[in-house]
Amino acid sequence: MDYEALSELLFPDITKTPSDLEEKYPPRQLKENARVTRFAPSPTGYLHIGGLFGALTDVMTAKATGGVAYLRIEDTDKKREIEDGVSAIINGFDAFGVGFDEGVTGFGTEKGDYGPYTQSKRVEIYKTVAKDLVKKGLAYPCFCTAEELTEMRGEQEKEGTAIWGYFGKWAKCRDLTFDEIKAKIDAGQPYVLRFRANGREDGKIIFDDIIRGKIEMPENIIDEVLLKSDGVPTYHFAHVCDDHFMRTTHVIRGEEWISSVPKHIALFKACGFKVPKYAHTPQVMKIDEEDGSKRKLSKRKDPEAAVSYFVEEGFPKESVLEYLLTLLNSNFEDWRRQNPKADIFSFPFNLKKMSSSGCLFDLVKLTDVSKNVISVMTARQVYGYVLKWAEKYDGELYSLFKKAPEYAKNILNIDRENPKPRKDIARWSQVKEYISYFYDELYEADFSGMPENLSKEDIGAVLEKYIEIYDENDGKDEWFGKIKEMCEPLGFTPNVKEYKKNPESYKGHVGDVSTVIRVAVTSRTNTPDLYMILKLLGRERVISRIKAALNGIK
RNA sequence: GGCCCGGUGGUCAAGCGGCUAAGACACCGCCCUUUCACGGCGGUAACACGAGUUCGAUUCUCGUCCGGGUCACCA
Repeated sequence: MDYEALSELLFPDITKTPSDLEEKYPPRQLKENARVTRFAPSPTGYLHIGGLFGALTDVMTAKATGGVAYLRIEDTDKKREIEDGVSAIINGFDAFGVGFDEGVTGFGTEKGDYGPYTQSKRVEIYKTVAKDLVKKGLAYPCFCTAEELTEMRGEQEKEGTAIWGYFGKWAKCRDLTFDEIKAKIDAGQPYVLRFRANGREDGKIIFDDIIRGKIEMPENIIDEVLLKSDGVPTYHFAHVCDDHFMRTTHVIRGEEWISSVPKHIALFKACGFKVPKYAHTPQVMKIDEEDGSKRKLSKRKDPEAAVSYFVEEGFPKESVLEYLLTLLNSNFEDWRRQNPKADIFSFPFNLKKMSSSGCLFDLVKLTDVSKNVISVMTARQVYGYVLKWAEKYDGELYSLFKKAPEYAKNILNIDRENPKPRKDIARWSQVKEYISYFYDELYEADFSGMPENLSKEDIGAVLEKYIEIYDENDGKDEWFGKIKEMCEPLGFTPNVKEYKKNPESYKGHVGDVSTVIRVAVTSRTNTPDLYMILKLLGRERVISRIKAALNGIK
């Protein structure tokens, strides 16, 4: 067989050679251990949490080694592609502040010297490599139809062969003569280009996965499709060409790819390319509500898998990133305690410390992480975030916050910006409920939380007395001192311990008095510092709410 | 079914032949306290199972079981 002639017959328009590409995409000039990673999604839907997880692994790896992380779009399957796929991915990353050093930056835009970074724009590159492979006798056209392939699989199943696929005696087109090929092509028969696998059927291949260690697999004997009949490459072939010419050093991808590594290594070798290092990451799982089993998060079944869920719920991006990092490297939390203010991207991330088993996405833990993240923000920062979130997701809250910024900031500042800040808020969507009693527009009077051990008369007496002594200019100690003073005349004790000793001697203790005032003013039994709340509400509203409560309990 | 990956408390996980088997979240209790939170202290709770190697296995080997993945002109 004259492979040279075959390559010309198949690719008459390709004039470049792989060495031209080597020249165009030279090895990167990076320091010794710098790693080049990539995140390579296909635009088939929204970005989900597993994608963020993977991308974060890529950029953390690059950052930690002074390398490069780039974003490549794998749009070789037109059938599955959705219209705004690329934007969905880019916007998703933007929302979380995950940035790449190079690659696709938006719909039709990109940066970097190793592009194009969109596979559909790299067809000439694939064909150049493919032509070379044909020339070397390592690839051949296959004219089998979908029906023939289905039939082949059927027969293999019947025969019970250990391996399924296009190989050995099943590979009908493997040894077609030049004339046969030419005749079919002249007749306009569609074909794919297949790899001429050279693995031994009982051969083994061992490769070193950074996360999992040595993995032994059977050698690849399948004549995998390289170029589909429309001339577009399959994932496998695109992976090899792109990661070589984009000079990726570390291919980090989901564990579902482990089983095709032998195929990829065989292809790298056939092309004469250096095989990159592989790191197969565990998958993010969840418990299935229906049968209680652990399974991979699915785009279709799990709305919380979409990254947009976290945006809509108002989880700060830092929270999600921090949580993901605790999953990625379990020493992250220790590091965070050591470096409470450090930028997340300065964490010395280590691929080798990644766990190899799939982990469950834990919303409860995320909530805790998020409360901590938010607790150390200033009131100004919180205000800014809430405003931005509310602008899109809660018009009412937005206008309230927008109208009186100082008031809002003061509310958010209660028990904040001190060494032991409150940790009430985990997501912005909770804020409205949290602060509702500060706004008449949101406030709904409800005095059902009044202490059950007190009669209406007792409650009334406390409130009436409080109106009398209330002075909005009191300092905190003064204010609380007055509350204590009003206890005894009304039959309460200012001393809680004393009350616990002799509960029969009193109607209640200061706590009950405070609770009455608290419920009257906020309609809640639990709130942050009451003094600050009264202060912020202002005399007029305090008095009118207490009067309303007085009426309400009758 | 073949091949591959994984299996330490409810969750995330340290551990790399000898430990009372860390820590975080969750849960429970106590303390602090005008409520709630915060904080502090303490507690419940784990090496899937069976062989083997070894003086000694969570750790190494094999088998079983259980999860997961993969076997496309999808990625």
